[in-house]
Amino acid sequence: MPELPEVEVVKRSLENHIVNQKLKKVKINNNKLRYKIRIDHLKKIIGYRVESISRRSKYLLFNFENNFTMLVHLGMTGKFFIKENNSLLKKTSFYYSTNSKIKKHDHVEFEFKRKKLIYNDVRRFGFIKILCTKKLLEINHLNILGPEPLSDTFDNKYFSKKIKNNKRILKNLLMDQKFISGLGNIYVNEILFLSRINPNRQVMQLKTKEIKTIINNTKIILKKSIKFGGSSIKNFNDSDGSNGSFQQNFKVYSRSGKRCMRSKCYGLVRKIVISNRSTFFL
DNA sequence: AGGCATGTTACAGG
DNA sequence: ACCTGTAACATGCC
Repeated sequence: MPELPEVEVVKRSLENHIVNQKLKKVKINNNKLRYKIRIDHLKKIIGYRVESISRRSKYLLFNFENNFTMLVHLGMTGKFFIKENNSLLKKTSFYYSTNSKIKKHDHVEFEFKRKKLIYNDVRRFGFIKILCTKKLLEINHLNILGPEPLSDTFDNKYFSKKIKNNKRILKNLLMDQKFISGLGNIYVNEILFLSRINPNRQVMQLKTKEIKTIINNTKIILKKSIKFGGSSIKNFNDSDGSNGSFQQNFKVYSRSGKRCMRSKCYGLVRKIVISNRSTFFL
């Protein structure tokens, strides 16, 4: 599920459940993720409270009171579930549910006083690492990231400076986490369609007005998606959690061959491949 | 059966 | 050093 809006939604929903809660125990059912979870590192956070949860790009950071942080990337299919100990089941977002059955790809269970946090990951591209909070930003995953698209740093000045003498095409630039962090294939497609700019455009040749349009639309789409609870594109039939619904707002992603959704436009959406990723436009 | 999938990373080659 | 395409990772869906 996870591009920036989805990760932000997960972050907000998990905050309600586990901030200020003490982690009592961790059970690893299956340690085969992108990286193996280091048990010796895990021990550093057991017995301590989660002080806050933050997000950087598509990464989740669980900051513990003793200055250790659990860094999580959801990969393609990582999800969190909350299992309540009592019978009060709260409906929340689709990224976790209160369904209590242990499922096939439940890799890790974090036990808190009243609830369990379960990490489930079908394709195992996600990972969990424990790090010193102070050294966090220096590590390889985070130190290469470009600015947050919703921050003021991502502005016309930054964009213009970066594309000087740059021979790349627009879609690849926006997909590059070093340039701007948190966008993925779905949102880049949507942003460019809304902006009416061809993904194959050479970035060097973008006009100032077009750059402004891209930046504005990036912020608009990400904010709107967060408001809608993110996008859930493979139906996630997990009964009691509600789904994100931004996928109903997709204007171009996965619509190849279908009618353009702009009013008075009768063209058909085309699909091409750019750097191994499906790209939709017309 | 084969193609495709929201992500990241390593590698080879230009 | 930078960039690109390709493949790899693992599983499930159509």
